Amino acid sequence: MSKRSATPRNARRPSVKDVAERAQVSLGTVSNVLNRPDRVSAGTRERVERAMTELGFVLNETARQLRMGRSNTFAYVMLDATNPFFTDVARGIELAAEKADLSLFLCNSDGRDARERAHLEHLQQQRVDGILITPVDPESAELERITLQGTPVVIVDRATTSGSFCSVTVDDRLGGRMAIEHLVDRGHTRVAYVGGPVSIGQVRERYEGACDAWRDAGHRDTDLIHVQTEALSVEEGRVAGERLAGLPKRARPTAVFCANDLVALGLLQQVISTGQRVPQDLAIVGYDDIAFAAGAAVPLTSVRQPRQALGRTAADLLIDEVNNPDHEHQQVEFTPELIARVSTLG
Amino acid sequence: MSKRSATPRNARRPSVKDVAERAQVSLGTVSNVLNRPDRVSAGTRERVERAMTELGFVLNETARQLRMGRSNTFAYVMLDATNPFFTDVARGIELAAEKADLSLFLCNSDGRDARERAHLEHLQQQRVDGILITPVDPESAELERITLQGTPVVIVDRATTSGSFCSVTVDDRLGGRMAIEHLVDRGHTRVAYVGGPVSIGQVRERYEGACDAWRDAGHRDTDLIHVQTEALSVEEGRVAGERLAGLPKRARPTAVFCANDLVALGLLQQVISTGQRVPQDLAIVGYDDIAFAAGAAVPLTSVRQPRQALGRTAADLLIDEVNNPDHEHQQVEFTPELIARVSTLG
DNA sequence: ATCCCGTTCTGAAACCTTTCAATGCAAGGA
DNA sequence: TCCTTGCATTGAAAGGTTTCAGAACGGGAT
Repeated sequence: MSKRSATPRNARRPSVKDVAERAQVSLGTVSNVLNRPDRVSAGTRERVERAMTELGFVLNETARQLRMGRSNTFAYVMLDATNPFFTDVARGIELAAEKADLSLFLCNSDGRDARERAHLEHLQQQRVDGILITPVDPESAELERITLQGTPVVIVDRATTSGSFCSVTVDDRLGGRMAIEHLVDRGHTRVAYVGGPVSIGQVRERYEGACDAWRDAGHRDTDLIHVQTEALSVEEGRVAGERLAGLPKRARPTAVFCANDLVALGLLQQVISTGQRVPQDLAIVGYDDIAFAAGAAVPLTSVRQPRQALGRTAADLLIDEVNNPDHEHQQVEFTPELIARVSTLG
Repeated sequence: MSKRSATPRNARRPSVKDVAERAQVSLGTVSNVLNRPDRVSAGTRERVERAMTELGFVLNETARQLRMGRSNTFAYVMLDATNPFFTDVARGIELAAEKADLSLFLCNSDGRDARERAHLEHLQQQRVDGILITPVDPESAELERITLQGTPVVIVDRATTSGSFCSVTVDDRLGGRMAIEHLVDRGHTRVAYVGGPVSIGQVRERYEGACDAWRDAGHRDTDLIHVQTEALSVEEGRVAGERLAGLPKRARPTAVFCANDLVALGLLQQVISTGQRVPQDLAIVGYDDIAFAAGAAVPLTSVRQPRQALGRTAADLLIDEVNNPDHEHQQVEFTPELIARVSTLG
């Protein structure tokens, strides 16, 4: 640990006024140099620019926004910044925003309602031009209120019954169906669904799709074991693994469909650590096909979602909503794809 | 795809002035209700608050900032938002910021210089109170300029020779040494270091630490094979694996130390896919100990860094720099820890 | 009745930028 | 010489908030 002196805090920052003074021109001219350089003669422009660098002028964006009423900034409120699925979605948004010359702020609600509310409040006060969000609760009145108050919102990866937003989703019900159909095809007859809490729309939808396929295969709904988790995390996957191991042998499933890859990876670790073989003793299907699924202890079969496209599309919808006066809200739905790997193929 | 009508864009948003008018009080009183409610009589306060909700008043933070000259907002410019190491660091920062009642914006430079510059420029213009950053190039004059112009900067996970910032690092040289010492202890005599580009400080430091340990073990520097990668990603890890496989059998290393876990995981996948056994045919050590390291095809030995503590400490330093008039810059260095798993233990 | 004090409320100034109507100026045409 | 035209520049107003010196008011003490 070494110590040094602190950054200067005293000096007021130079404003356009200071620049104008130094360059011997008026405020308006400085502003013109900044925003319409073509309207300024070469000589004065050069003089003004010199003054700017000499003073170390940094435009005060908050003042500009105040005057202009828009910020050219979007924000994406992520549900869980440590889940690679969402960072990939964020990347899609980022690229679209960059192309449109917009700044993007990422916020992390960390799955907590209170944190999400705080972020939304702050973003609205910051007057961002629009908000993309994967909400904790898509039906929250909060979101509706925000659009009513004039900040457009696009829902990412969540369905919503409200007509106040654009939304971009993947057909989770279909994804759930694909996972179970795959397991049924492989001959499994004792199958579990691992995921929770059911307050998460995805968890419900994937479960329903799973049930659909399960019934279509001639089974009874109630035969599909549902192991609830507290969250969709690696840790919860491990816990679920222990729960399964606790079942009497003949009630134990031969295959498991997990609500996402984090849960599947946790489950996989727990299962392997107890000496069971995957898929011989237990087949596992995950969801999302994050980059680490293919590199897992046993490469994971997973339902892939078009993550970047999801983000890009959401951003494009928001851009349209902001710029296009006769924008109409759209609900875009993508289709998932099953990627079969060793964890079910053996 | 269904369509609906757009969000209202026309209506000007209500300002304190509108609230004042409606509540039959002056501007100042509304401001007092907002900022010093105790100085306002219960009756008027209630009246003003009612007016606010009736009008759907949302405070204009940009105007407030303009007036106050501070924003109560930090930003963290991440080097790679898809690398779990950085999202964990971000989480540490987030928690510290939340505790101090500060908003945090995350930006992703994606390892690109241009994107980083754009973000920094924008943040500075936004007048954030401080910037945390894992820079593409810690020696960049850009960073120095920003502090000179009055925005404090804290460097996260990168060393810097400049005395203008606080910084928080982990002893990478020691980490590199630990990795190689571990491999030497396990009896390996043909070892490779995989990582690049060398323009990344980490890549260099870990390599140097590795060389130190290698020499101490009685080997010649030049015997430590250095396989360069273009980036620290899973994909580049795979490529490196192919390169190694291309070596003549007797020149091939029996153990590899990778500059981070993403590279190690990519390498691991490639190696396994060609039918080699880990660690019998090739032992692998990673770096960072991200959550997915333990759950890899072969659980990965890795050098763990205190990720959240890194972020938390960085945020605390920045908070001190912003609030404490006689703040002094500090360089905090954490110590890494080797976590041995199957990928080297067999 | 007068004075003083504390509480509550007021309104103008300041923060920094953009915009726009108006001004100044030089060159070209009549 | 006088007008016109077009370009370069100016300066005040506006945008929404906070601050602060001071006004208004009510009540208690004298």
